[in-house]
Amino acid sequence: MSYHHGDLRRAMTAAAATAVAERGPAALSLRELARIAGVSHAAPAHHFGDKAGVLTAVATEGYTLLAEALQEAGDDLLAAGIAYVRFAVDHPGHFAVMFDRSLLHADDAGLRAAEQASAAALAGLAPDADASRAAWSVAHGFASLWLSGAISGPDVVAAAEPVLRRMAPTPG
Amino acid sequence: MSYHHGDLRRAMTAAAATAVAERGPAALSLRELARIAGVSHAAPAHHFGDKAGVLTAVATEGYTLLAEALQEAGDDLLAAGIAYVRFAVDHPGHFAVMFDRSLLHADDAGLRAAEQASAAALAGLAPDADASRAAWSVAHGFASLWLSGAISGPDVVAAAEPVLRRMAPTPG
DNA sequence: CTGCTATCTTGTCAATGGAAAGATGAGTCG
DNA sequence: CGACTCATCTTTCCATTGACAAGATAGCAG
Repeated sequence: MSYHHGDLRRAMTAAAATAVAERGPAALSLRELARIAGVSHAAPAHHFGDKAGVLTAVATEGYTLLAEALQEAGDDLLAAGIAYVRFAVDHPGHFAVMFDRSLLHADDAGLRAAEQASAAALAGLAPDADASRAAWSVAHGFASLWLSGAISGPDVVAAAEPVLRRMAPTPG
Repeated sequence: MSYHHGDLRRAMTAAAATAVAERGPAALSLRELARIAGVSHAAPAHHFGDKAGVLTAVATEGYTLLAEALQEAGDDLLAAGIAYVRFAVDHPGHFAVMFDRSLLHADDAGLRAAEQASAAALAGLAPDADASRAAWSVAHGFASLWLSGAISGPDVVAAAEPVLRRMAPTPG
């Protein structure tokens, strides 16, 4: 291990996402992340500024991943909803941080851009604003409740589909 | 101010809910709460054990308040949904903590009881399990997105109603 | 070879959560 | 009244943390 890590930024965001997924954002320790990455406790500050900076990077990555997932799902509202839920379950660390403004630098330029990218991916799927908000709300609510354990079952998608379908009644 | 505060437990949960609402659960400091209450920094430990204990008490109070709000809303699914959203907006500190298991003592007896009380208030409103989950998901999702700033507007209820109605199409 | 700059380290500080041990006072029972 | 008991609160202490300041290192351009 040389003096320079080489890819510290990426390693830190990955480790942070994992740690948040496992023990929540509150238990995240910058020093622990540094230990995992094998660098000194002050190294993260150079790349991220402070703790909120690390989580902002994670959230930004999350919004980008979400936008990609939504685009891959295509124009179908139900498919988009399932993609949304699947993203949340597959990336719980990112998801936990993305919608908690108190943890982030909410005015970060990169974050805002990534937010708008996924917002754009969401818009246009529904006929009007209310329908769009409704679809977003069901998917987001189901994902949140599933992650918190309030709703549980053997398979996420199987549980989510009938719920999402009720909001976006597509044939088939 | 005597040696005994007299109502420390209630004062602490109230102060904690306010602090969480203002700056998020991560920024909550037990010592700050103690200062606000005018007691030593170790006093809270006696009543709540640790930080998670304080937040567990807040969450328990939240579930109780939610159950009451839902019961007052009656049998109408739309009214219940609006009551749910209104609760979240009126008690953001409680709401922020209730569904984040990583902050709580999830196996606390009082918490579980309060959870089930509000779950019971939710059940029975919808014809089947999927409808119930769907209603819960929209209300929860909308409330979360509104609190995070992802959805905004001049009036919460006015914004929530058309969204909730799409899920629970009641006449009138 | 000589700077230049991003990257990382070491040293330090106040604040925090939590544990241990002791002080206080309210109520109970003789 | 007086002693006992117990919940409540304080004082003291420690390891950990986030953040800052100043210095060390290395890759890279000239």
